Amino acid sequence: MTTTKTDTRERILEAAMHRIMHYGYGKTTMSEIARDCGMSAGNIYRFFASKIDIAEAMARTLNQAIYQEYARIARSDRPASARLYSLFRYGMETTFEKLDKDAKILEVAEVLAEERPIFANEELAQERIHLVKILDDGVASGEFAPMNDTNYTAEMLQSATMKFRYPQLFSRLALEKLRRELDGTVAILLAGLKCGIEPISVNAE
Amino acid sequence: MTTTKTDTRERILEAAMHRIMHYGYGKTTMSEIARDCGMSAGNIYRFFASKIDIAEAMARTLNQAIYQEYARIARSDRPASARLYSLFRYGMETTFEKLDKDAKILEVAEVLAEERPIFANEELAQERIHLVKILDDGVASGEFAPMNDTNYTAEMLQSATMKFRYPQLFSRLALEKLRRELDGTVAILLAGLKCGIEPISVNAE
DNA sequence: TGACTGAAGAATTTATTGATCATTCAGTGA
DNA sequence: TCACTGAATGATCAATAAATTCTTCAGTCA
Repeated sequence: MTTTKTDTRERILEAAMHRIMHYGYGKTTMSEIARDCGMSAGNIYRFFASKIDIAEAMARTLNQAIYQEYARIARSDRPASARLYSLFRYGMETTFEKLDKDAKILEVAEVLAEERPIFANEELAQERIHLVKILDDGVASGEFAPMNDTNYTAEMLQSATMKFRYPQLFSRLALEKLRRELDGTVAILLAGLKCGIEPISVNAE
Repeated sequence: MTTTKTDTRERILEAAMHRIMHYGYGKTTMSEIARDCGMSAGNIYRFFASKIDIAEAMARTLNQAIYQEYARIARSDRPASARLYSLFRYGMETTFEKLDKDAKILEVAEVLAEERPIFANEELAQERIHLVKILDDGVASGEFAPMNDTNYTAEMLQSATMKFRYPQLFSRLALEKLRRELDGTVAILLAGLKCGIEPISVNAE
């Protein structure tokens, strides 16, 4: 036999992605996906534990391209600051476009955020790998001031750019305005990285 | 006659706030508020254009105390960086507590965010007044590097601290984690302000 | 005249029911 | 044994009607 278990899983995922992108997550039923694959709905559960797991797998697939581009940016030989900016910029632009082009993907993002809150953390962790590389490079080359823990700094950069990560989920700004704000925000962050961060030491009062 | 139109409006608002804080926005009806004031529901409309306007007035009232504290912090004679941090920290802590203590206020915040998106902008503009004062002071005293437009910079600071503004709306982090992230984020921003921000000049590629 | 009422209409919410759907699993056939 | 089916089940959703609630306004009272 030539079709393996992984093949079948792929076929199901592909059929599901087609349907979900066309009709949306809510309007796509398990038996429809099964019918497209010439199998029964019950059989899907031998490959995916639940419907939301299919959505998660779908998001993972779509993210692959983004992560590859992140890696490309992080590996480039431009200055660390330019790479950092490019990474945030690229992330914002692509997710904005994607969510803007078809509302179906926005729906998947919303369902996932609601039912799989941990998934967003994984995405952040993935992005952070590349941020850390850029920060390490920047420190090594003297472009950034030395810092204790680049992973911690990367986390803070992610906090500060939260607004631009799922643009349509957190605000209703147009892409123009978002670009302006991202530029201004990253400018401050880069300045901070260049001349060295002192920990807060304020008795809040 | 001793009761003026403003008095009546106050009475309505007070009655509404009592009910809303106890039963929530959705479970509070106009006729209940009216009954508490010894008047008919219709009469409320001579003082508030709609139910959501009452919620807005309520939020405005609750914000007064926060704005006063913002002003106090901005006016204090501590270093600008300490004031900046205190302002963000205070804002996060109080809204977190408020939303955490009773879910009724969270409901009001959600309804308002949905039906009066402009209101959030007003809140930001109000906060920005104090941020601008702190930035101006900091530049004047040499603590911060000179900058073109303190109002623009204040906007960018607000973008970067978005995550901490309505903690429960944007994330599900515990106060502990939020504090840690706020501290780290503000540390970078302050470093950037101190040594001067260069505008982004990167062909994104 | 100006503050207010209360009935009426429009809009929204809630309750209820029927249908659909996700998920499970005993059983089939190769 | 293994891939799969299809009926059963409980959960969720859609549709409809009933009830409640928001909002308006002609008219009352002081």
